[in-house]
Amino acid sequence: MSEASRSLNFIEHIIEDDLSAGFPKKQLRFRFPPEPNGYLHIGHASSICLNFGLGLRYDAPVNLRFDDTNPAKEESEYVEAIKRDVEWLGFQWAEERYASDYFQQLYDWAEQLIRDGKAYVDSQTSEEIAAQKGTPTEAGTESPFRNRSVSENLELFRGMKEGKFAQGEHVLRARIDMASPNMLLRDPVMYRILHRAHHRTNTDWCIYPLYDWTHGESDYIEQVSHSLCTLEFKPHRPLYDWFLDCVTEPDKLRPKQREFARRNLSHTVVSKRKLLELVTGGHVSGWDDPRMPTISGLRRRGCTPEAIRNFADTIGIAKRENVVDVALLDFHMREHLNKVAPRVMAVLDPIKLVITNYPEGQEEWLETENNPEDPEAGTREIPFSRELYIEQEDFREEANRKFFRLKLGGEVRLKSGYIIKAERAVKDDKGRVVEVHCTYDPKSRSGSGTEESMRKVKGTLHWVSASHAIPAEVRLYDRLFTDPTPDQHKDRDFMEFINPDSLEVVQAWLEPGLETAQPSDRFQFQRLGYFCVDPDSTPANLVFNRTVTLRDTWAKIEQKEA
RNA sequence: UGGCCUAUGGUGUAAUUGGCAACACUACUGAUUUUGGUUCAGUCAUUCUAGGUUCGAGUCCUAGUAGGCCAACCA
Repeated sequence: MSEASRSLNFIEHIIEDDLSAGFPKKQLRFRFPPEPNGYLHIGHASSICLNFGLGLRYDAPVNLRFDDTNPAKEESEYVEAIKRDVEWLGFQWAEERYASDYFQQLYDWAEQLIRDGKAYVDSQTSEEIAAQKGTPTEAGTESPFRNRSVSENLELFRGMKEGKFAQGEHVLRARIDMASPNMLLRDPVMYRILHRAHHRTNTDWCIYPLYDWTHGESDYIEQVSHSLCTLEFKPHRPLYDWFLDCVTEPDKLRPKQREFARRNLSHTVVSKRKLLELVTGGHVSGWDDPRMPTISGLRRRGCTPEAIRNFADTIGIAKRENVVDVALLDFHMREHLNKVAPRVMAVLDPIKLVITNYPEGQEEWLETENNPEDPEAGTREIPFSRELYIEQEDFREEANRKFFRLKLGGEVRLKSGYIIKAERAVKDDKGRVVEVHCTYDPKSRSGSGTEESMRKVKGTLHWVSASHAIPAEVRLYDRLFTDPTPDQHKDRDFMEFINPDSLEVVQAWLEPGLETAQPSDRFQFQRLGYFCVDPDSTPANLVFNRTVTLRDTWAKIEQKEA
């Protein structure tokens, strides 16, 4: 149990403190509260891992609760997408709940607040109400309707509910303090009239509660012990508590809200508006484009749930501003994929290699390991023949000592095959190398046990047999933005930093066994990176997405020399 | 002329509550390697600043500085 030795984050400290102060462990309960108005992204993943992780740690239930109080924005399509994403991440919620389940209870409580003189119907326009709100440094002014009688308020509020008024004609407001330094306490709106069908309650209601009035009360109804949200809700906490004071009974658990800093990822954006702009502007193919930081995008790219959970775990949770380097996410993808992804050979940018002393028409099947990290993964056979493809960049006519690959007169090992020596570069009219002719040492076959097969040569190349290889479309993805914090520049729009080379599509040659690869299958293309079969893929037209490259020490050496 | 929050290597998070600043990533060295992958070993900090309390301060006190959040009938 390495888990036990892990240091606690500040939320866990709070819970431990509550526990040692006598809070019964059995009453611990958490919730993940998305609004079903968009797709989940990597930032949500952190919150999901936090809440569900706490559930696992304390053996406590975690509800999935949709905060669906705004019928203008929410759709059941998003509910389904969110559920799929949470499940894919590997978490199970105790109960699926909706804030809309509580509309009647919320309404009844609202009438109670009116009777207690804690809420009133305001009949001003939203502009008037906004104008009276004041500013952070100036107190607001009270509404002329603030002192309506209980019976008048009740009658009006019931009228609102019964649909007697047009949208915007009245709102229900909490009666708190128009001079509070906390602007959220300046008589916040609790209900607005919205003549709109709701994805669950349809037209049952034409008044809808707002977030502040709904959230804490929903936590209370569900008896959530610790309601965790992001830092921008910190100023809402006094209101959360004020509303709770209005309804809580002494024998029931009173939820507490605590806030943590949302996680920011470098080289991307996560705001819904900006993500939407990328989609509608055609910069990506959709919400699940593999370059998107959405859960669905990461999934399509080939990222594993384990990688995301480990990532969330290592970045932890705290209260300060942060930008987590996307390199850490890459690390976790590689770390997990290294253990589970079968190795295969694929050539993305081919050049033909002809072994002049290998008999024409001959072929043989070479045994190769599926995953050196996993002995259980076994072996498979791959075809070898006179004409092969290797990567263009693995051959140079001449190169210095640091180039461990194929150069004229130099030797190299073909992975799981033979040692070859480059003899001649065949060029076209323009002087471009179109073929490399080489000779092989027939006694050097990998695993044959001969002295020649044991010889150490510095370089090992991946390859495919030209006549056996199958074609595939391979989509090479890079980060979407060239700047680490594209949306944190004061005078520059984040779109200025979009990476024009974030997608390159190539036609590659794969070892024939990949013919049967199915969407979402993941592989390591040896020496290149991890790749995942795209949902667009068909047996007749294979499509792979590059999830992440392998670490590339050679690229760094080259870069330094340039 | 406001309120609230936050400051620890390049990045993210720790620090047994006042006792040798730790872990991971990145970067850089080197070893191993039939993937320039993996693995292994190593290197990288005046804890925002200035004072103060103390035998001892990342932690406590005072004063600054910097950054973030708050004026939807959004969540």
